[in-house]
Amino acid sequence: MPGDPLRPNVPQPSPGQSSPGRSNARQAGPRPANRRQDLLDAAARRFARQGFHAASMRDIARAAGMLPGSLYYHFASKDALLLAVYAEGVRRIAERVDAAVQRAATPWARLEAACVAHGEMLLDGGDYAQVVIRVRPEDCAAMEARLTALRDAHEDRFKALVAALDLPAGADRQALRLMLLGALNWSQTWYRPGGDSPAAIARRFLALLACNPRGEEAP
Amino acid sequence: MPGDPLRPNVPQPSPGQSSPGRSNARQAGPRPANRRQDLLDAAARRFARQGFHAASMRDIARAAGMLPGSLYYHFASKDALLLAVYAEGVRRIAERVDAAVQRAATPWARLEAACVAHGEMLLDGGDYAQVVIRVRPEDCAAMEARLTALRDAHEDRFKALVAALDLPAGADRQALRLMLLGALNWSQTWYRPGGDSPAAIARRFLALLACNPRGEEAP
DNA sequence: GTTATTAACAAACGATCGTTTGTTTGGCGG
DNA sequence: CCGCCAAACAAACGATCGTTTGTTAATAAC
Repeated sequence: MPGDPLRPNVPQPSPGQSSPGRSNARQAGPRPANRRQDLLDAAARRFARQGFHAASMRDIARAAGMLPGSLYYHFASKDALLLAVYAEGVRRIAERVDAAVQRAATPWARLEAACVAHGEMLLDGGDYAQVVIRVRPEDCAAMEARLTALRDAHEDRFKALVAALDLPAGADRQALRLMLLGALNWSQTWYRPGGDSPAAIARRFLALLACNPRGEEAP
Repeated sequence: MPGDPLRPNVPQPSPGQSSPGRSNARQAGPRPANRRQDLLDAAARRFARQGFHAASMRDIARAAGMLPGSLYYHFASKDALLLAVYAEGVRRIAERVDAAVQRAATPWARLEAACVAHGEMLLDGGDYAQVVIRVRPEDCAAMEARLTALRDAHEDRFKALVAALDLPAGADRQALRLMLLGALNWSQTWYRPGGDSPAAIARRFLALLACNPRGEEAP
């Protein structure tokens, strides 16, 4: 049983902070493992474009300029590689959503900012973010629980944002959240870069909701 | 280049109507090819539960009580098998949606009936319908155009239903359709049979839309 | 300079993939 | 009874899959 599945084989360079007692002025101990990042990037691209099963370890390794066997120095298995990509994808989406929410003033503006940031990441925010929506947790049985937990932890943000809204008593907050996130996530299947921007799509969805008080988006 | 990819190898028994000049009282010419239906059912189940790439021809054949090679008497390739399942799935969904729409009186009631039928098929309507949402057309490059055409032909129904609504001038009908269908299709990822019924989910989504005139669902 | 570690290469492992080929069976029409 | 044909079996094809093993070049530590 290995340790943390997020970095199974390599002890992680941890570039910023080394042991504080060290007098060596060098940046990091052995060497920054930037090739690991190349692998992650290649894997994210394949997973996002082809899905988990259709992407092969050989393709990923070749895209990173590496032989198939060399990949296993950095990641213990295909499952572990997916988990690493997926976690990074969730992290990037959540980072953008949190930053956007902080910049907004009212509860409705915060929800809109979150939807815009979420949608922008899914549609135009790079391969990592797209993997989170494209790959289903059950595609990788060994990691299903962890992938689901990562996704749920992100979506809990929207639960809180909807809970903070000032709505009439009987408002269906759960359906509101599920409808918004569902419509945004599914937009990955029909979105093409030519038409509306991801932000515009998200705002058009929000504008359709019944309980939205008008005239709030413009400051 | 073979003929119609929907039935590539077997000349299709066509059980109901035989050549009208026949005096033979037998039901169908040689024998009803019910094993082909068994294969389709097994394939639909695997495609719906595991996706296209994770489902193997061996699994499908074994689930139908057949050896892998025997499958190729009925279907020329895995791609052709998916196309057959997908087409049947679209047919079943569209059939239910059309029947539900015909039973409704007003434009809004028709849209609601269509959403309820669509959602019921996706969530509880059997494996064929679930394949249409679960499997992405680009998962099977050889059939991508045909699969997309099938799905689009079904979704055009909703375009017409939304166009028939009596809405204010600037209403965003496109976003309304995309949001409804997206939220419903994505519900396949979080729906579990214990909670709300698929019909209730569809109605809760529709109830959230701003332009919906109240008090119309009860006759 | 020696040693240890990082990070890769080279080559294959067994398993499984979609698919093909040749043969056999069972029922029906003549 | 014979020939035909749908429909299956049996067995393998080459390719590719995820993964393992052993070795090697380059770098850092002592």
